[in-house]
Amino acid sequence: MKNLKIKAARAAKDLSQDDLAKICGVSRQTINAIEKGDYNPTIKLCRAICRALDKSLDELFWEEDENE
Amino acid sequence: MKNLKIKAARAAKDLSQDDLAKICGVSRQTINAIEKGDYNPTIKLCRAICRALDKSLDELFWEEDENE
DNA sequence: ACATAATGTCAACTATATATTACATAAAGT
DNA sequence: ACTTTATGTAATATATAGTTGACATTATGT
Repeated sequence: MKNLKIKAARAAKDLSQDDLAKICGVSRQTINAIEKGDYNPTIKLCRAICRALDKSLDELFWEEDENE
Repeated sequence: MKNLKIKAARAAKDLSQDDLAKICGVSRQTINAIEKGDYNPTIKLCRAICRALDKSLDELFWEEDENE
């Protein structure tokens, strides 16, 4: 499922996918894939994204239903 | 760095590493390695651990300082 | 002392997160 | 219309998360 929470938080900081990628030290494609929702980042990268966007893990990465 | 928070939450539920591993659908060695602290699980596994232990991502997996 | 359960750890394997390069399209500015 | 920036999406390659099997050690129980 798409992660719109990241997209929104990124928009709130006026950062492009590429900006966020550079701050987190990963490639733009990785950020794109995470927002697109078809994968499963490591906790370390999740923390980096949270720090960059001033959000908590629960705010950006919790999901009530693990499937679909 | 060691993750004592998981160890404590697991103890509070009286679960062995093996019990937790089975609930989360991973191997005992994976749980052991995460508690030992020398690696970087995926967010999906983190959520599974949180559900099993009734804790939030922030409670079990946030870290103030990413290094050491 | 013995048995059993829980943990630590290693080696070899498989699955998948992430990188790199590249190209196509969409949005926004001029 | 043109240019630039942002995004979507492949293909191939590499690093590392997670598995499996095995053995040693440390509790805990009797």
